[in-house]
Order: sequence, then C-alpha cells, then structure tokens
Amino acid sequence: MAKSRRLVDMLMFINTKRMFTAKELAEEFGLSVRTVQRYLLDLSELGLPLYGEKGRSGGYKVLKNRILPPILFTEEEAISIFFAYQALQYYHDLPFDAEIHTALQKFYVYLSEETKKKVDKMSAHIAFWNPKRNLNTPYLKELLEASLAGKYIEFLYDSKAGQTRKEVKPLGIYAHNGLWYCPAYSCDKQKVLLFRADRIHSLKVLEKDEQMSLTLKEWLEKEPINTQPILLKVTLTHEGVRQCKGVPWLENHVKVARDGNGYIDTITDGNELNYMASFFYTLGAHAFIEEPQELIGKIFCHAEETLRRYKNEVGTKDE
Amino acid sequence: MAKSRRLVDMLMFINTKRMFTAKELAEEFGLSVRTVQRYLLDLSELGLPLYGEKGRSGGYKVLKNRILPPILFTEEEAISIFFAYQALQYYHDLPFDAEIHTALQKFYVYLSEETKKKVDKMSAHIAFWNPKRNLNTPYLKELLEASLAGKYIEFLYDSKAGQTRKEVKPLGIYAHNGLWYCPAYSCDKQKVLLFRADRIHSLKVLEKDEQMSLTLKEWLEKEPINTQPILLKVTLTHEGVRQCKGVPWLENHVKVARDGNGYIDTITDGNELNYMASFFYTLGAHAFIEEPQELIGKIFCHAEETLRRYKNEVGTKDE
DNA sequence: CTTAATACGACACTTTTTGTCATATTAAAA
DNA sequence: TTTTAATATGACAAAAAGTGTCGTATTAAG
Repeated sequence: MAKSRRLVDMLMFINTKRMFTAKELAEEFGLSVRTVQRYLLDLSELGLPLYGEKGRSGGYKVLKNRILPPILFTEEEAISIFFAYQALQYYHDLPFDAEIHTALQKFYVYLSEETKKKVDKMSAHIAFWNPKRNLNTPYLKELLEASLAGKYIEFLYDSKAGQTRKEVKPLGIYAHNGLWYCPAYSCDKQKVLLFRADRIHSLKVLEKDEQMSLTLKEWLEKEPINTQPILLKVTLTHEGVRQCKGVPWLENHVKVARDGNGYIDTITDGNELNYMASFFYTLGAHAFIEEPQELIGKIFCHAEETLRRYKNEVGTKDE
Repeated sequence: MAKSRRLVDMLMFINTKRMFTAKELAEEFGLSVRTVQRYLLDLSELGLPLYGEKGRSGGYKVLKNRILPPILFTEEEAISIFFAYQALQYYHDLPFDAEIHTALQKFYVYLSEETKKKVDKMSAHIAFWNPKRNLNTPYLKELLEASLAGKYIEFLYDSKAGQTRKEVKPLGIYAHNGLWYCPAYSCDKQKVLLFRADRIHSLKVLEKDEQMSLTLKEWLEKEPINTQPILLKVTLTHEGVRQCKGVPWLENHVKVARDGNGYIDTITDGNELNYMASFFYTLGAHAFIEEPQELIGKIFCHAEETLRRYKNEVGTKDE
C-alpha cells in the first residue's frame, strides 16, 4: 500500500518536470537509483508514456500530456459525464473532440453491463435542440487555446468582399444557433471584430502574446454598451401576449391587463430594429407598435417595397 | 503491485454483487478469509462505502453506487470534460447536476496549477448561447431515468386549464431554447403528449413498466410525418445567398451561380409558411420568391395589411 | 577515453503481505 | 437455550514482495 502511494507521489512529481534523471528522483524520495528505475518501469506498465534516453546528457521524458493520478469515480458520475456529452452532440465540430472521446472510452470500458446499456440508450432519450449544421469548423481548439494564452493569430477569412488576411487576438469562442463565433481584437482597426469560426482558414498562431485585457465574457457583458437604447411601446392582443412571452428578450417586459390583452413599454437595443421588425411583422395584427417611429417606418417601407415587388405575381394569378 | 491489481479485481467483482461474504471472496480469489477482510479494509479506506453485517445471515454490502476502478486520465482529457460542462452552464436545472460537480471536483484537485488556471479561465472564454431561464425544473433526472427504464410515472401538470393529474410513460427529455420538454405516452389518450418539464409537479414513479416501444429519438424523427411538402423556389442576390447559407433549414439547398447570385429549388414543410414568410420578409430585396404562390400571397397580404395599419402613423409624422 | 546517463540481472536484506490460530461479538436458526 | 455462521480484531510465523548494493552492458556527449 505504501508503494502505491509513493508511485502516485512520483507520478505527480514527474508531471511537474519536462525532463528528469533517475538520480534526481532517488534523492527527492530517499530511494536508491535502482528502485527508482523499478518504479518507473511500474509506472510505464500502468500506462505512463515514459521514454528514457541513454548517454551523458540523457534522462527520462514523459511523452504525451500530463497524466493525472488514478481517480475513483462512481458510476453515477460517469453517467453524468456521458450526459454532459449529449449536449455537444449537435455540434458538427468541437474543440477537444478527440480527448472527450478517449475520456468517455476510458469510463465506458469499466462500466457494468447494466450501466453500459443505460449509457447506450441515453442518446436516444435526450436531445438538446439545436439546428444540425454541416459546416466544418476545424480551428475551434486553436481559437480557444489562443484566447486562453492571450496569443495573436493570423488567418484567412471569407468575408463579403472575398478572402482577406486578418491578424487578431481572439477573446474566446461561443456557439449560437449551431454556429461557432469568435470575437477577436484587431490591432489595425483598434477594435473587436466578430468572426464566424467556420469562415476561418489557414490559421497560424503567432508568437506575439499579451496578457488578456478582455475576455469573451467581459465582451459579451460589455456589448450592450454598443446598444443604442430606444423606447419600445407595443400593444398586444391576447395571442400577442402569448407569443411575446415565448421569446426571452421580451418575456420579462410584457404587462398583461385583466382582459388578457397586453402592453410592452421598455428600453431595447436600437441595433436590433431589423430583427424586431421581422418579429413584429410575424405577429401581424396581434401587435401594434406605438414607438419607436423608426421601427414603424422600417416595417412600413418594407411593406411598401414588398407590395411593389410582388404586385405582378399576385396580379397575374388572380386574373 | 500484485496486491493493487488484486484489489482492483476484487472491487470489480464486488461491484457485480449486491451482497457477499468474506468466504465467497476467499474462494473466488484463492485467499484466506483473514486476508480478504484485510483487503476489504483497504478498499473502504480507499473510499468504497462498505458495510458489514454480523450474525448468521450477515455479510458485506456496498452502500452508495458502484465505484469504478481507478482510471488514469490525461490533463487534456480532464480539460475536455470541463469544456463539455460549459455547454450545460446555461441551463438552470440539469439531471445529474450533483454528480457532474463531484466528478469535476475530483478532476480539479489533481490538475497542475497551470491547468487549474486554464480551466478557471475557460468559462470566461467560451459561451454556448442559450437564453438564460429561471424556471425550476426539479424532476429532470426522474423523467430521464423513468424513460430509460421504460417506467410509467404519475404527476400533476400545470396546463392552461389548471392543474391536472397525468399518468404517462416518458419517452425522454429534450432542451429547446433553454426550456426542458418531455414527450410522454398517455395510456388513456393512446398517444404521445408533449409536456414542459418545468410545469411538472409531485412526480411519482409507478411500478408499472414496459419495454420501450418508442424512444425520444424515434419520436423526434417520426414527427415530420406531419409535414406537408411544398415546392420552394427563390432567386437570391449575392447577399441573399450569404444569409440563406446561415440558416440550417436552407444551407444545403442554396445553389450558387458563377456571378455570386443564387437560387433555391427544394421541397419544404408547408406548415412553416408563416416562419418562411417572416424570414424572406427580412431578406427584402435580396430574395425573390417564385413559388409557392401561397407564400407570396401570405407576404403580400401581410404587407397590405401592415400598410393599412400603420398608414396614419407614418402620415402624421411626415406632415 | 572519461563521464554520466539508461538498462537490467543477481543476491542478500528488509518490509509487507499472508495464513493460521485464537478470541470476541452478533443475530438467525435449530 | 444452544448452535451456527457470519463480522471483527489481534498475534505471530511463514511467504512474498520490495529494496539496496553490487556488477555489467550500452549509449552519447564532452
């Protein structure tokens, strides 16, 4: 039992070193060099990828990544990890996809038959509703790692105007509606730009790094600074109330009268006018916008233009 | 070393049994009873919650859940698990929430300082955009477990008409837009009903169980039987192409000409006409619908009506 | 060609593990 | 009430495993 403990201690010690010699460990742990060699043999049999180099400036190296000491999990905990993985199933690409799979594999082999069945079944009984996407997003891990390390990157980006070269410092990544986005700070333009991760090609991590000034979270929280507060006033029918309560950006702002009709009187983001126009258009007669005038104007102009564009289509059919 | 291995073997053997005696194990492993007792002592020191009962029909029991043998993970794998957990951060309630936390805790304590920092940072650099909800959904785990076991459940449901008692067999759970839903088969009504999990109260698992006839997955796949296929033909400008490629239900159906303009010619669901109308309305001049006539009609009528409704509003301002 | 490292075998010595026996305690069955 | 079969624990000798000290081979840098 004492040996197992010392093996774990040694594993931990090794993890902190890039390279080490048997003599070093012998002194550290008060053991003979021979015993240390035997310990290292045991560790590699346990799965630690050790590589020894002979010769004067030789020593041992741990290949691969650091390995954690053996951990005891309960089956319930393993199940919970499989559950968490379900949430990721709907993304075509993920950072750390390979690692998640090897980790799940390690859990899976030790599960009891009964629990294996349960885990197998699970994917058929849980869904996280997200649009399935088929776009390849190969650089997710690199984007995330660069943002964690505060490193600059360089890549080609498919934008409206064709492919352009960008040099930026990513703040992080986020998933929205099945797509991955990456806000990144551009030195040239001195501001944060938002990129769609699937449109990023030929990424290269640059040496230039800088301690993080802004994280994704801060940026997401700050963003509302870019908002242009405008007053939104809408009257709603009974059905309009129901619909507005179903969207997160409005659910807390709908006031309902005793007769079931409703009213919205709140401040929202002026940058979202186009989205709002489309949303209230869908509601049709169930919502009547009182303010802002700009939103009414948008809807009105759009309606006029739409009429003009489809006039002939509808006309010919009717005749 | 031989001992550690035998300890693990014994752990595995114990896991398959509900109850056992020291003598049984002694015979199974070719050890003396005394040694088995000492092994069991070691195992409980390692964290296995063993409970021994004296007396004639006594024996050992493992309390709690099964424990997996010690597993060696790499740090990268641990990071990937923390990443997966990020995807769940936006749900107010989760099944297995407690277990996920204890599992992450076990990983966390063994991470190197460097990796701990990385993991701490991660939550600030990744987001899975989902509306934050504040509704309590306490029965998620029970719903999931019942669906896996094919068991019937009984609960009170807050529906439009007030609280009603339901007796159903859940097919599974799914998350959509930050809310949890549970489709479940009702024996009374002989069909699958869809429940919002946050509206379920006082759940009780019934003894009655039945091997699964339908899983959530099958149900979700079957649902489109309700679709009404219609032909959709749209011409797109360059920008229209870009926008349509950004929505999942169209991204695979956009054909792009050499000049950058595009064309859609596909079959979609007639039940979604209202949504489509709203979507193509937003695109404005970047999309021109050729078919179906019904969609054009919808957009046209809506535009006419919108004009009528807001005419005065815009007029008064202009004067 | 010396030095400092891995690699590994042999053997005596030390520590740990194991089996045996003894004893106490408990609870069900006879 | 006594017997029986289980846990629980201690003592001690025997067996096994682990350890240190050699020795020898091999390798590569200085």
